[in-house]
Amino acid sequence: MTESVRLDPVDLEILRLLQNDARTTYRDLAAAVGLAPSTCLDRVTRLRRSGLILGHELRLDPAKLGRSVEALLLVQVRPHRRDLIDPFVERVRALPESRSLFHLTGPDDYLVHVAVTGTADLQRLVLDEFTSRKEVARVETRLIFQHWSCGPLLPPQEPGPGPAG
Amino acid sequence: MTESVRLDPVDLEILRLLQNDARTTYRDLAAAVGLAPSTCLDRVTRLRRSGLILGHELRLDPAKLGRSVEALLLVQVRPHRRDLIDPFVERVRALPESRSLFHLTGPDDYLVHVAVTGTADLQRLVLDEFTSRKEVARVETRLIFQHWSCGPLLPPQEPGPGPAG
DNA sequence: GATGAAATTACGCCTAA
DNA sequence: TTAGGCGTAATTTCATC
Repeated sequence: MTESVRLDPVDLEILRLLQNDARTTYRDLAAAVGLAPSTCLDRVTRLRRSGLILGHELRLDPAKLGRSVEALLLVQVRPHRRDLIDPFVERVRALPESRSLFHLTGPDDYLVHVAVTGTADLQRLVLDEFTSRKEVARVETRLIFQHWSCGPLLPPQEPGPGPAG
Repeated sequence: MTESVRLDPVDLEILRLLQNDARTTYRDLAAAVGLAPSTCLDRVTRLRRSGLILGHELRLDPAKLGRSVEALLLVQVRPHRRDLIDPFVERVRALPESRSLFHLTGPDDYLVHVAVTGTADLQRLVLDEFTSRKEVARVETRLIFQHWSCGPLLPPQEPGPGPAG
């Protein structure tokens, strides 16, 4: 399940292109990597079957949906036991404001990325959905000024395994 | 640019379906919402032109790429001036370990989501790419136990605008 | 690679408000 | 008059051989 997938330079280039635009056609992939479209399809199908490609997702602009304020909530859930945290996780995931949820080490147990209509809506969310719960010991709210995605995710740079076999 | 887009119930259902699987065909969308495939194409094209749909992205499993440890880094950049933070942002975005970057309010200026091969790699990243920089005043590292995506992003529930015009 | 099947896309017409 | 929906046909993409 956590096994690494073997990838050659062509696979890496395909992954790079698809991370840049997941709708790149096999025809365009083929032109870029110098193979036939059908071969590119085979490659992508293999990457999909291997579990490396988990799926395709739509990237939306929350502001265009009327959710122009985004924030991160750092949440302590105490006591930190399964019978409390499992329902907490499911409740948070089901909130229409939630975008993403992390379970973390450190003083804060969870980090929740939320998108709301404004600061009043954020206050309501924090008070009514978090601090009002008795298992929520503390919430720290941080507004998001800006959010960037980063370059494509690729395997770590091999430092060169050396010539000996 | 930050204007909200007008959406009817059919648009919302299409957005919901596409967020569930961005590769849903127009034929399947059409069957689900009770319209013709060409009409669904028109709808999606409109959503795309409006800027609400920003793009399609590939969701990968970092562990399958050999990056089986993920962490969040809370970073203070001081002094917090454009001539220091702009290059910082670009450098962080270009790191092969970076997945996502936030500029925040609060005691920590930035939050960086990274994927590394292991804890040794994480230590190297923190020491060589962050704390070694003189503009980086502090880094706090939190391991990610688990990461969930949440339900589809939709407009806020209208509380009902009332019957009066 | 090639080929049939399927999906995508653009366009013109039609209906209803 | 205009916005939205439909159907069709040309093109492109998919999946199997």
